[in-house]
Amino acid sequence: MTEIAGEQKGQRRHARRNHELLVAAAQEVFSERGIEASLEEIARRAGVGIGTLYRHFATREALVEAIFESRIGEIVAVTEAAAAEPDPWLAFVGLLEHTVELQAGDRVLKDVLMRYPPVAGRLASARDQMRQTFEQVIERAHTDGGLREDFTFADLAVLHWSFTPLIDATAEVAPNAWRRHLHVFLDGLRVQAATPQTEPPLTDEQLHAAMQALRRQRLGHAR
Amino acid sequence: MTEIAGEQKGQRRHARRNHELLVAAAQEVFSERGIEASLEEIARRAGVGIGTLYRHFATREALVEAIFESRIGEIVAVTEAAAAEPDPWLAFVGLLEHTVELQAGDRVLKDVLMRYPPVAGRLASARDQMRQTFEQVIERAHTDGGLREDFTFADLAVLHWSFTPLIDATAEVAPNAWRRHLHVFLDGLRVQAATPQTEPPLTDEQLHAAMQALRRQRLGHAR
DNA sequence: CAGAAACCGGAGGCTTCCTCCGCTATTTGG
DNA sequence: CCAAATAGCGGAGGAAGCCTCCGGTTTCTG
Repeated sequence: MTEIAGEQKGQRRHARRNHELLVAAAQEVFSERGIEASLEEIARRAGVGIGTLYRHFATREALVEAIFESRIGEIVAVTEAAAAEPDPWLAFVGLLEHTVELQAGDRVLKDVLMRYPPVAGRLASARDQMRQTFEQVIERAHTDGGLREDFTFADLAVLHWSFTPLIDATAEVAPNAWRRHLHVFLDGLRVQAATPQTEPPLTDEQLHAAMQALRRQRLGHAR
Repeated sequence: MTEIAGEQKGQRRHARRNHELLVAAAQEVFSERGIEASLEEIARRAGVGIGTLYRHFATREALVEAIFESRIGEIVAVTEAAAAEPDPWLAFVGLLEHTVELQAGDRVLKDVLMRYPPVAGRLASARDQMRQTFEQVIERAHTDGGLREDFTFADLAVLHWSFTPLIDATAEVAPNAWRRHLHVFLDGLRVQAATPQTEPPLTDEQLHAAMQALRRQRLGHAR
């Protein structure tokens, strides 16, 4: 709602404003109706025509990306805060808890994160930063925190995915149910508990492909 | 495709046939296009009009239920076979492995199971039978198999849900990735690994509500 | 102030959902 | 064996959403 100093030249001020109105409306409507809400309703809510929405965001994904972009700061902040914990194991646990908390506490953020494994170019730096944080925490927990050795970054991603249905199912009834699930998983992640794995972790390529498959699947499957 | 002795009186033979054609077509189309496939295509594939489909199955859910019904035998068979293993821990592990295998190996079955927590009346006996099997296996694993004490039937349901995104994401790339996830979880399920839980398991009511929420969410959210 | 560039908005073609109702096919009673 | 009755069929059509296209408007620029 606040005015922004025109960073863009030309007559784009009004367009910028519409862009923001649309992201705000999308955030609102997605939060009420879920990520599959009607784009026409978003346009309506933003007070612009459907054509305008489509010029600003060619696809629903682009809109999701914009929301992601508008909120990436929060996510990065949470991960860095967790990483600041001095005890390696507690840092690891805290990182998981806080990131899942983020997912569990905000429907839009959950859907956005689920659907937007940021592969894009512009947001690559934020993504890389997050990945680095994650990997540092894992590394520390490996060498000095009692985390089982075979746990990798890819496992972390997979773990995050696994909470989605649980969160969806219990959001209204037992909003902390995911903590129980996480607790058991964490018990399995300690070196003392580890038994030899046969299935290897996902490679980076596999992880990437899996993310794309997820994104394809969650809505918009066959276009 | 085979003829069936008319169990129903009246002129319903043709209708019965259409019913079966529709279930078969639905199975086929769902398997190709996913559970959200167009109902019109199913009708087309079955060689009937869309009106006929809707008379036989008032909603997409009804169709899913019919598929579930047509395949419940397999599921029960798998669970009972796993339960037959004499070693309590191995029975428990086997039960999990085989049921998740079932989900991972068949797209339709996965979607149907995910979306159809059988609350219905007609299928109640099959469901109860399965639940009994599950609970027996858990019970045995508790007393004599080294399963952590705080693990309940509801946890098992939750665990099953958690695999869905993982399976969806990796089906094409690393179809056994779920085994790795399960392995870690199992490591966390042994008494030796268990640390005190704070979050209680879902009660039966909560579980029931969670199932309903899941079903509502996965497609068809706001009607 | 006029021309041009940027931007807006919604009509319209397409798809899918689901309902409604006139029509056909199968039974059954006479 | 015929005809009325009844079960069942199928698709037209309204509603809603997706996305494209293009005439009209706004804001700049010279």
